[in-house]
Formats: sequence, structure tokens, C-alpha cells
Amino acid sequence: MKKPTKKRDPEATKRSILEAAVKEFSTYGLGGARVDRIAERADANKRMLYHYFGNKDALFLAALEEAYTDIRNAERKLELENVDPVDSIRRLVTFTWDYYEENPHFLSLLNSENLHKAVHIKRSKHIQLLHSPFVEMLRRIIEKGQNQKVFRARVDPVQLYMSIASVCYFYFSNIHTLSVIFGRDLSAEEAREERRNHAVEVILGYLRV
Amino acid sequence: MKKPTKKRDPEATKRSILEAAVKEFSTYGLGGARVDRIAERADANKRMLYHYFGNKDALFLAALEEAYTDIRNAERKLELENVDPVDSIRRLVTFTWDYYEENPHFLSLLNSENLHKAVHIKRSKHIQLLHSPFVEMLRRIIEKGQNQKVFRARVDPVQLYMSIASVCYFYFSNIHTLSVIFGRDLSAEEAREERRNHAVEVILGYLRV
DNA sequence: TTTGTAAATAACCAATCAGTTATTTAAAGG
DNA sequence: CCTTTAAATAACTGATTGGTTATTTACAAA
Repeated sequence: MKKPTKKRDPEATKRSILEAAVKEFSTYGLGGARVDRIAERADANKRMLYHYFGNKDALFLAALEEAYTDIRNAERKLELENVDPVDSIRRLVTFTWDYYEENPHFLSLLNSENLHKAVHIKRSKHIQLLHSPFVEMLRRIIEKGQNQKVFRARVDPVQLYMSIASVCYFYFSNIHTLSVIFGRDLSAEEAREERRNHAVEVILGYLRV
Repeated sequence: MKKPTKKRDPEATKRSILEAAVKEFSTYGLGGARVDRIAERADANKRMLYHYFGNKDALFLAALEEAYTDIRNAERKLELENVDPVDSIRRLVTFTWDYYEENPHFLSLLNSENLHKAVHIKRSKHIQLLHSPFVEMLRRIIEKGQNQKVFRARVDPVQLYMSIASVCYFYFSNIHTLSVIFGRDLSAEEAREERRNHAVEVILGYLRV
């Protein structure tokens, strides 16, 4: 009756705090996030948060690293050793689109980090070594498409990678203001599908000869 | 000696507070912004901020409205009644690019507003009536290009508008994290120029038959 | 069973926050 | 010159903030 003490489980506690942090930081931004709310959400004592992560900024970096690791792992699972390079690009764009749609916290954390001029990941050895496998994949796909005379010449894979990310990122990152400005609900099923098709068409339209 | 009282100038005071607010909100986000810092930056008493704008959120909305009005005015000045539709699109993309590059606070404010699900501009009659003249401009340019058989068929001007914004917005909004991930300074002159050319090529590549 | 370690807790703190109260004072109209 | 209005100021408030101190307690190794 007097002691509602919890079972000890450091791994679970740490994980719970990290997940709560991802939610809090992506919901309110770094400046608007509250350490007390994270502890409460994680059903953990605030002291444990400082014990495992140090301070608020270090916890934010941990949340960012978590988000980066997740998307890199998802990217790695993508098998694009298809025959048709056009189809490979199509799958690559739709994968990026779907990932951003299903993981809005990733976009939100990136926006916060950019607001703070990337000071956290600049210090992180972990993230800097976490290169996206997409760029190398893209290089091979582009080359294949060029050999088959279906893709244009002189395509920089990094530029293309950024363009694919652009057309997917912008829509979801700005979906609320765009919906107000255009006076229509861009989160509706049909609006999303229309835009997804358009995104693929823009990238392929640029690539094809 | 005893009274370092300022000259009275309500217009100038209000303007000074608004400009300070744009800087503060775009630097720290809505949650990280501090009302005291805005007053200090504006060289005005904090009480005047509440007198002219009401509260922190209302001031944020005023800053947003200011930013939206500025870009819409700049857009309106653009004369695109050229003969060549390809050139018109080129100028439209480079204008968007240049505006985002020169007004990073606009992107930052938009990101903050989207983090808060656009609750401020939803209440603003002012912004909702502030449609971009670009969409109608685009409709005419697209039609001209299609008549001249240089643009593809079935191009939605709203989709194209979003794609143009996308390829410009993403680069500047994410420039800090991208620079760390790719290990190169994307704010460098040559990197920006390379990307600007690519942005134009992506849009034109999609549009051209 | 004993004991060392670290996981967990509650209560606390100085600093800071958005917003307010009470007052003074510059300037325009008569 | 006088009066009225609103622009400007300083000092304050209750609530909240990120972070800490001091203490208790679960559990694995001996």
C-alpha cells in the first residue's frame, strides 16, 4: 500500500524516456519541449532522464540519432536490384514519400535541428558516419538508365537525391499552412495520392530523355 | 539626468517591435522565443508589446502576416508577360529560389507555424485572402507553352507551384543538416549556384515534352 | 544472508517565464 | 496656458523552468 515502487529495468526505462522524448520534441520543438512532460510521458522519474542522458540538449541529440538510425535502416532494407531503372526510381520516390508520411516526427526533429543550425549533429560522430545508402544506389541506377538510353546525361546523384527528398519533404512539412492557403485538406487521401503521383512524375520527367 | 525618456512615436515603436519579433521568432521558434528579448531588441518597454499586440501568440501571428505580405508583394512585382514560356518558368523558379535565400526568416516562421498545425493563420482572415498570384500566372504560362507544343499536357498549376516551392524550400530549410550529412558547405557560393541550376532543370525537365 | 552498486524517488532550488499593476509624462486640441 | 489622452516606464507577480540534492530501495554477486 505504501510502496508503489516500480520493477527495475534500466533498458526499458531508458527506451521509454527516449520514445517520450521523440514525441515531445517533435510535437513542441526543442524550445517548446518540457523535460517534466517527457518524464511524465515516459512514466519515469525526471532524475532518471538526467542520469541516462545528461541534459535536455543531449536527450534531443539522442532523439535525433534514433530518428536517423531508423530511416537509414529502412533505406537499407529496400532492394532495388531490379532490371528496369525507371521502376527503381519510381520505388525510390514512393518509398521516400511513404516514409515521410508515416514518420512525421522525423521531419519535425530535422526542422528543429535546422532551426538550431545543426549544432547537435555537428558534435555527433554517430550521425556523421551514418551515410544514406541512397546516393550510391542512385549512382548505379542512373548509370544503368543512361546505358539503356532512357535517362539524360550528366545527372549528379547527390542533386537528384536532394530533389527526391524535396518534393516529398515539402508537402508533409508544410501541409498545415498549405491547406489553409489553398483552402483544401491536403491530408485527405485523394490529395495525397495525387501529389504522390505528381512527385514521381517530376523526378522521372526530369530524368527521362 | 533623471529622465532618459524617449520621444513618442507609436508607429515607429509598433514597427520596431514587429521587426524584433520577426527576428526573435525566426531565430528561436515560437516556443524558444522570449518576449523580454523582443522588447529589448526593439528598444521598447515590454508593456508596449502587450499594448499593441495583445499577447505572445498574437504577436507571432502579426510576424507571420508581415512575412506573408512581403512575399506576396514581391511576387506581384514580377512581370512575366514574356513571349517565351520556358523563360517565364525559368524566371519564376529563380525568383522563388532567390527570395527564399534572401529571406530565411520567412521559411523559419513557416516551419514554426506548421509545427503548431497552422493554428494562427487559421484564425487570420488577412492571410487567407492573401492568395499567391503565382498560381494564376502559372496557369497562363502553362497554357501558352502547351499551345506552342513545348510543354507536356495535363499540368496542374497548383501541383507545379508546390514542386517549384519544394525544390527551393527544402535546400535552404535543411541546409545545416544536409551540410553535415554530406560533409560539404552547401551555403558556399558554388554549391548554391549548382543547386539553383539543378532546380530550374528539374522543373523544366518535367514540363518540356 | 550480507553487502556493494546503481536504479528509482521525492522534495527542492534559483532563474526565468508571460503577463499585470500602478504611475509618470509627452504631446495635441482648445 | 490648461486639460485630456495615450504613449512610455519601472517594478512586480504567480507559475513554470531545467537541473540538483539527499535518500531509499531492488537486486545480483559474494
